[in-house]
Amino acid sequence: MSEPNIPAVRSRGRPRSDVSQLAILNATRDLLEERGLVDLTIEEIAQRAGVGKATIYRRWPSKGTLAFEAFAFQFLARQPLPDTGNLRGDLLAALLSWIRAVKGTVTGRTLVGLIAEVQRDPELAQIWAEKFVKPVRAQQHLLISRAVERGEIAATADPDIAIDMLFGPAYHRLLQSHLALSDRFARNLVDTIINGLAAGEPTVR
Amino acid sequence: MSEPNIPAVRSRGRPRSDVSQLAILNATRDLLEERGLVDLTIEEIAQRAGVGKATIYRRWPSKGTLAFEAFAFQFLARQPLPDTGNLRGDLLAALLSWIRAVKGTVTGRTLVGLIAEVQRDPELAQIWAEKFVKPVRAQQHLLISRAVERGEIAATADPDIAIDMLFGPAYHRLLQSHLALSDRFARNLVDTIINGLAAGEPTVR
Amino acid sequence: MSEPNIPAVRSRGRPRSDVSQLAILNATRDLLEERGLVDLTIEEIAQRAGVGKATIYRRWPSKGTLAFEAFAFQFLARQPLPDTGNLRGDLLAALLSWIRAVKGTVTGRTLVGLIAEVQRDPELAQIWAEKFVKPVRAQQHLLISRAVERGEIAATADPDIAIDMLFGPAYHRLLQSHLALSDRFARNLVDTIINGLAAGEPTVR
Amino acid sequence: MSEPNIPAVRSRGRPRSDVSQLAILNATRDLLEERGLVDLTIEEIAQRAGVGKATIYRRWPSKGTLAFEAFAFQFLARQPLPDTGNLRGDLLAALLSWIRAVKGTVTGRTLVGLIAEVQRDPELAQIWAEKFVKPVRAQQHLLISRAVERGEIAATADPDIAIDMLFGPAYHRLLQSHLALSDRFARNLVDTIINGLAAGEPTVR
DNA sequence: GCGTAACCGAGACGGTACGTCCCGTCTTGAT
DNA sequence: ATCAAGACGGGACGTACCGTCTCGGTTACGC
Repeated sequence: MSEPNIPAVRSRGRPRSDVSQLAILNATRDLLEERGLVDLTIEEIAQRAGVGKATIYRRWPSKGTLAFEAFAFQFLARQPLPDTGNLRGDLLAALLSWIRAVKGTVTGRTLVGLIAEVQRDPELAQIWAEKFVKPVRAQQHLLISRAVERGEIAATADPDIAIDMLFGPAYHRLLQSHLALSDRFARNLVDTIINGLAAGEPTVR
Repeated sequence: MSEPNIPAVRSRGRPRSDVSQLAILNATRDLLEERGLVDLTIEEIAQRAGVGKATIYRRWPSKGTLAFEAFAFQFLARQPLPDTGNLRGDLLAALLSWIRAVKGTVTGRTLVGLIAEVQRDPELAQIWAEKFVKPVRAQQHLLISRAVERGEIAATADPDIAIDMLFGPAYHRLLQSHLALSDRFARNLVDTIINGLAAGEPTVR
Repeated sequence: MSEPNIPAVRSRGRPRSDVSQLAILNATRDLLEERGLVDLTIEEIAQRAGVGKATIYRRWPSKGTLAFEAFAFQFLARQPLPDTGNLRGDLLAALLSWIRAVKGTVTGRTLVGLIAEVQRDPELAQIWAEKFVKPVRAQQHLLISRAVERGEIAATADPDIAIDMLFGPAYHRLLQSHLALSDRFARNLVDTIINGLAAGEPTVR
Repeated sequence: MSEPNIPAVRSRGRPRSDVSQLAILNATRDLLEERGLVDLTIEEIAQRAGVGKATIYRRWPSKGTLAFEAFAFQFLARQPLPDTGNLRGDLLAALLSWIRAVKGTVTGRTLVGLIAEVQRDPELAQIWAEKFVKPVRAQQHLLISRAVERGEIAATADPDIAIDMLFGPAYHRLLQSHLALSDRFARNLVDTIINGLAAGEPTVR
């Protein structure tokens, strides 16, 4: 978000301070935990970080984009690409990792808050798409393509549908809170995704 | 939300004005269209409706609950309970109705905004659960139970999983905007829900 | 400045609070003494008065106009209209009162600050002209017209010149600080105003 | 103020750029005209002059001192020492020169602004006393002492009072704007200074 | 038909955070 | 050592809304 991969042309003037950058991100991380995204204020972050407000605004256009950067690393780090050798195991492992990361955690509340914030902050929406959705999705595609290679899924199946069927219901429960994100839910969901709802041939069940 | 079904004891004092009630809801509806839920302010609604702010606060505890009331009727009215005689048809009809109601519409943008708002407004969260999730979900349960009666779904199947598999991916795409809510998506999703991902033949289940 | 002489039409809505009004003026008076006009901030006045900033801005367009109101009363109260029976006595008494009020006092420093502020604040400039210059000047005119009636000054003399010759040099020394506002200066000035610079005898003109 | 008359020891390192010096003064002069002293900011001067802010602070301690330097030359150049051969002519010429320089001019507005600024900027106050009040006053003293030599004024008269009686009223009108700085005012003032207010018996003057 | 209680529009209230502006200083690489 | 550039910590600005309170006035019931 803020670090270009290539040092670029080394712009003129005093360079931005890494110390401030870090202090801001740490203060944000702490306050996110203490107050949640909703009650986060730029003013308090600045004060906590010992930094002028302008220094924050110089780097992040909104509190959403700042919170995202403080959130993204620790979330993404907890989403390993599982490799259990079969589709069911992979999907279940991925889903359970996600549930572990978000259920009843600060990370989870922040994730929900950020999804809410994405709806109102176009700058954040762009970063969200680029730095969150895209990499996460790329990883999820691997799960599906490996299953296709193993012949567990027909090559004609739409991988996007498959991914959305796994995480869509999970996000749905996280956001609507209508039902629990239990392990039972995870197993049940994965099985139904693979086998479908349709009552099997031995209809006599 | 605000009017009790039973007139109750008919309290003393000047009764609340229906004219104001309507003016507020109309102003809210208009401003929702002009600005979106995010930039909606009670102050502007009051001004537009020619009403004191207190008159609004007397009836709704927050802008979310007010916006919900302005939103709920027109959304729910567009979600008929389909009855096509088979599971696939019912699911597809329900999903397509939902997509028609939300894709590229003010209603859709308001729905997204309300889901965001639910995360930060406890009063709204309660109303949301009671007046939106519960009735909608009850209707969706009918779809599944009818399919069970018809023998299209095993009686042991979890209807909540089934419903979440249908609408979870749809809400996911609405909120994350990563992929389009196309008719093709709807058909593909319904088929996969019913038949599962698993490759072709009645694999060794 | 803020109180209309006639209660007018009694405008609608909650009336402005006299308690707040007074608290603001008192806080301003205190801070004027502690910090001086230059380092006066609306923010601190609001905090000291236990009042929102908007409540101040609703009443006074700038810190200058507010400071003026806090200053004017106590200054004007100290500028009595002297009546010693002769021009010399009257002018001297008026000048000495002025010097007593401003020399080495908070009032004096505030007066200087306000004259400075008048140069940069058009709203204040208007109030200054109306509520300060005009009444003070009207009083000073009386001094001169009484002397004319007594035959001490020719009826053709310009009273404005006379007043400016008395207070102009005084303000000049207050603002430029080049020389002291001593009693000796006052006596000397008054004498020279009355008798002129021209050397003694009806010189050979 | 900034250039020492003697080059001194020719200090080490890169010498200060004359080009920058001039660019800063020119930018200041222009912005003084465009915005007035009040709304002058160091930031904008630096940008306009194509110069770093530090380069300005290295030379002038405040915007007042900088503005003074941009102002002083063109003001002082317009204040010649008149020599008409008599007191009345000299005083009138000096006063009219002053009025010409300040009435309705950028120089006048800057003069007023600087007097205001002097009240809040101690560094400027010192420079103001040394580089403005002192030389101007020395020149004005000449006017009076020549009149004393000519016998037009008693040797015992206080020359400072005389000077203040001439310019005090003028500055007063410039700062308070209560009456015009007309030629009529100038003549009337000078006459009254010389002859006094008192209705003389030898009315035959 | 009078009192009283709850409502009404208007708008001021104390408060909080906003995002901007400018201050005067500091830190770069380049003269 | 100074230059242009521009980031730094700081602090006040004036604004926007929040949700509450206080006016004078309006209904409509219960006495």
